[in-house]
Amino acid sequence: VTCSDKTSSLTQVVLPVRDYNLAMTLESGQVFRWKSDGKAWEGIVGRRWVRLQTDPAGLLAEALAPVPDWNWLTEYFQTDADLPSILSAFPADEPMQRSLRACQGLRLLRQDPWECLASFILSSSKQIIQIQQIVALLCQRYGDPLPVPANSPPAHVFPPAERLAALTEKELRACKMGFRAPGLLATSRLIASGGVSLEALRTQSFDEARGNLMALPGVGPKIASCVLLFAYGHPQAFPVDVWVEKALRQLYFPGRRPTPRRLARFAATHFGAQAGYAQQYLFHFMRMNGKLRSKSNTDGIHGGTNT
DNA sequence: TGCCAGGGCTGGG
DNA sequence: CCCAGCCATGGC
Repeated sequence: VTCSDKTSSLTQVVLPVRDYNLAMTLESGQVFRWKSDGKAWEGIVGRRWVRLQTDPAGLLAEALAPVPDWNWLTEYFQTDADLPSILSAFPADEPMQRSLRACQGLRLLRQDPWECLASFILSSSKQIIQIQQIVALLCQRYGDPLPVPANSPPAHVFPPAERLAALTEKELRACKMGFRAPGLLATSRLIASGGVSLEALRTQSFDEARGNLMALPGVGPKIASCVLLFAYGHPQAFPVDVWVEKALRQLYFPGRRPTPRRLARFAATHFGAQAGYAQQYLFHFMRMNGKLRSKSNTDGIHGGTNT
């Protein structure tokens, strides 16, 4: 049941920030629920509907009144992060600088741990567009409806672990998630039963939290790294998927055959204190380039920015 | 029409 | 440590 309360009005705020590219940020595969109408972006943060667009002074945000404070939004969008300082920690090599130029204004969000974890369990060996579809289906079927402004499409919370834990594997598979269903179900039940606390991970060290995440069914090194980076804010987390591996091989070891061991050691040592941030720039740069190449078939990764 | 996708798990060299 | 095969589903 969507909220039809005619008295709930929109309230606005400007979050002051520079160099914030919403499209870069929300389309870079760190989050799967935001939609754009070409001008503004609509999404759900926690249990609130919110709409944002860029403004000369920063990000113009709208939500349904009353909004006692906007801390939940500045936390999610990390508008207080010092981007120039973060970027200055990137290595000065050529591939990194090229990624920087291609992805100006790309930021890392600070997401809810459960939504992030569950989404990335669903991400394995899936294209981003398909992850978006699966997550949308899951929320539409099993997430509580939320109040939205008039003329906005219905919105739902991301279903909490307790809700998913009560489902059957068959019901999850009906959301098109295929072989990922048992992992999501088992992890939901571990968390719903209190056997694992995602809140407790907030105060744990990187290694400790990483170990606890990887103990969950369906969570290996890559997905654990994503959650550590996107939800817990560990800047050293360095997720390596097929795109980042391609980036490392093509951009840093052209014509050579680095072993997985060698690649892992390089990734762990080369990118510095903000390795995770750097990884997101590489990832998005590679994907943009892949799309470009399939569209125009003229501008490969070596074209365009040089000369 | 096949190839491949923000992988994890298992079993074999 | 390394590798292959398997697991659904569907975009391009």
